[in-house]
Amino acid sequence: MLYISLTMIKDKVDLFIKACRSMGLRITPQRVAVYEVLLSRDDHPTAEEVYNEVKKRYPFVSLATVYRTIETLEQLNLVKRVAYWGNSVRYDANIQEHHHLICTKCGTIKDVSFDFGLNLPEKLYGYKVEGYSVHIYGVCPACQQKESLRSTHQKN
Amino acid sequence: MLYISLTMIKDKVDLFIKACRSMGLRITPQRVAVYEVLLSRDDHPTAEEVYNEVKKRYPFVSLATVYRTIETLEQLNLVKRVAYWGNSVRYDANIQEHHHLICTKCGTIKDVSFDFGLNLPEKLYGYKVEGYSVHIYGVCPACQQKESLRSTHQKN
DNA sequence: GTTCCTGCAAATGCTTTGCAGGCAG
DNA sequence: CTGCCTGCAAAGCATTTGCAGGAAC
Repeated sequence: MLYISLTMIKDKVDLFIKACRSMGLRITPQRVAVYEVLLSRDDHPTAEEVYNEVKKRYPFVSLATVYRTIETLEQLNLVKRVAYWGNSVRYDANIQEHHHLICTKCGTIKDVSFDFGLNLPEKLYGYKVEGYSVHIYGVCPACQQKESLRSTHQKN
Repeated sequence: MLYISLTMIKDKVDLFIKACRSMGLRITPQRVAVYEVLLSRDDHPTAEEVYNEVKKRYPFVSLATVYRTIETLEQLNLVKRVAYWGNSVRYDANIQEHHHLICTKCGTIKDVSFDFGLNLPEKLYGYKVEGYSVHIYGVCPACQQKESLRSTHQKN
């Protein structure tokens, strides 16, 4: 499921291309494909997941290129690393400040764009504050349903 | 710096020992030492950092034991894996609801016990809300110093 | 044509696992 | 004593890096 329209993806890709030009970076099909995959998903894929998606269009792409492209995108501030629980780093092309709704049963993460209006100081315990993200823990609709079924049937 | 008193650490270790007994787990000096190190720190050490600390008292301890002990502590719900930023998983023996100050350069995580007083609805996008944690991103004092040094010397 | 980027493969770093001996109970 | 736990070493993954050829400009 796309969380932004194809037109918006195209616009963002155009901005990426402009950013590359202005930085003297080359615009390669692999770079565009990696960014498009990241833009088209709101489920915070791992590098490997992006790789599998890109491979559908460019079967000879290498995982190393995906990692290198993501690093470039991070430096251009077009992609952010998402703090996460698990073994792999996850990435997010949604650059606007937003928050995460995490299911404590199945681990699914959903974006929340609500503004909590937190007033953070510029400095906190000596840290130079850059931004924040609220992680809300809860049970997703699917898991709630599973729970109620389970209690009805006395299973597990 | 200790964020809880020695008495509190002792109490928590006693609870851990009781939990081990009730589960049929053996109480070994290594296990106690790993838990004590985790209790005594609020900076969410990596397994390696715990290992280095434990090694001061038990020079022959192995990193594998530290990993296995942390896994045991997680299963006993005495230690939590925290959302991480860098390359290693970080652990936390503070089980109460609290927030995190994360360095985007080196991944260090500091506890913030400040109450942000967010009023979350009971339901959000169909999720049954249970709690939240604020992740504040920034640059820690050590990394700020490194950054200013680098710009002074025009390196990289 | 020049330089940067890519694919491949090897290296690195973090974490897990198999095994034989040792210690807690 | 018995069997779980430990230390060691090797294996298993995720990610990074070196290098030679190829593509972008």
